[in-house]
Amino acid sequence: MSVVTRFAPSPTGFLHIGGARTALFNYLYARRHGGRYLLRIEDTDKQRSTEEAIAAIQDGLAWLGLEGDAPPVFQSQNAERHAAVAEKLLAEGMAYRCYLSQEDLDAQREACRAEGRPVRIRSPWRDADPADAPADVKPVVRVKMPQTGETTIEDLVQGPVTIGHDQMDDFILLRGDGSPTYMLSVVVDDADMGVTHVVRGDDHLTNAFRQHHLYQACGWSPPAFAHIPLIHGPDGAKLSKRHGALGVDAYREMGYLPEALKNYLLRLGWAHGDDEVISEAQAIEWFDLPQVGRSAARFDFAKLENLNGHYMREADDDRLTDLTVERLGRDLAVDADAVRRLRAGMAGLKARANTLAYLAESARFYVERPRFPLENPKAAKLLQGDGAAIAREAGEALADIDDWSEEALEARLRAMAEDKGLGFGKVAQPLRAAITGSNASPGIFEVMAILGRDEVLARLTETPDHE
RNA sequence: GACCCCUUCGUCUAGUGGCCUAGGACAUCACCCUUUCACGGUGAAGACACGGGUUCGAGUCCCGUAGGGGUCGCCA
Repeated sequence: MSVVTRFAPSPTGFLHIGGARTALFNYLYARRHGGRYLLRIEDTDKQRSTEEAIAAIQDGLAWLGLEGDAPPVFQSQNAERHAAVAEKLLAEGMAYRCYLSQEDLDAQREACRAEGRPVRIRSPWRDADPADAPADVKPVVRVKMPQTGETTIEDLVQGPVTIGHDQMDDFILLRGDGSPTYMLSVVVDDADMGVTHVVRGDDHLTNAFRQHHLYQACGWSPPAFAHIPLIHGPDGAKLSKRHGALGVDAYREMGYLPEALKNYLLRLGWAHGDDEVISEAQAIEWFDLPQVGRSAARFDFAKLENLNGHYMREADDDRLTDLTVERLGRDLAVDADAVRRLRAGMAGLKARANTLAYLAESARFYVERPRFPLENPKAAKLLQGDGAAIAREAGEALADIDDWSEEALEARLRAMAEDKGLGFGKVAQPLRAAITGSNASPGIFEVMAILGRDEVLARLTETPDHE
């Protein structure tokens, strides 16, 4: 039997980081086994589902390269099919109409809590004569769950998990208005889509028991389940808006590369020996569910950033240049010459950047001149005292140089430092501040060579004193 | 509260009874490299939650305790 997995988000917000990891694991598992990875939008809650959320989720998945192998299934479009299954269960006596009122339900739940019993609804309509049904109440349809014994699920990640049937109640299949609930819809859709492995967050673990029974009631064989631990914030609590519970679009905006985010997410809760940097091809070859850890992992931006730096250094210069131009272009005019400088300096730039955001800012001086007085305090300090004067002096010393190459520039500047009895750093640093507006940049000769004689001389000779 | 799950350095983890004097990575600190910042290199500090068993031998198996998480909707 060929493996079929699916990622089934409900479109009530952005694609969050936990969802992205769930999608990744589903994708990897399917690829690993030569199966199919599908996407289903669980939009049965019409109140909370939005078009924007659907678009955000699809954008996020596209960015990560985790789009499904087929066009997404929209769950709401299968409502009739879901209801038909419920009707069939009703006809077969596997389900029943329940006329309990909201007040009855509340009272039962309250009584359960008060007595320290598990909160379970026991409907008298399970065994009552339908003829006694009140005419003015729209009934819900509940499935008949077994009331004695227990069920064990062999979860691929969690291992065997057993729950007594006294812990489960007859959950709702069809609402009072006849619409199917999530519990019914997932089972029917998964069965119809031929899903063989349900890989999802472990907040669904208890649902698995309900769904497992529903499969059996329908006469279908249940899929294998794999409930992966949730991602927690730095404080160990469930990821919320306060932590990194951001949409993947936010990570994209912060300047992370999709391959870095995927590698990071993969290593969160899963490992292959001591390997840290894992290509997608290796991930597909190595990934397996039983090796996924059972405990929640905390999200660590520092490690993500380090990994991102690694991928940045490996990334193609043209790609990085495009990404940089896109960011800088938001508030700067980047002409063709500037793009050429950016491309020429990219190797030196990317070696020092851990995020695209930092890369773009550190590349700014290739597009526009620094604005004086410098805002960067460390850079400003380099131009205090005789710093600015040294920069201007260097401008003069370089004016008549014939060969504007890194080698010639270096020779001339080193000679100048020696003449003045200064360490080279004393000359190079003010120059760096004057030319780039920063105290940190790629090699200063490389920068000067790329910027060109006229531009460098202009920046140097126009450097104002700093207090 | 009930039920289920989890627990190795600050963080992510390796570890499937002897190869563990518990390994790697990020972060931290020191040194080296060096025109800056990064990269890189070397080194330091840093963990088996606790208590009982089982066993010749336990981070690895069992039980308990503590702590953490998840679920208990006509949401998904």
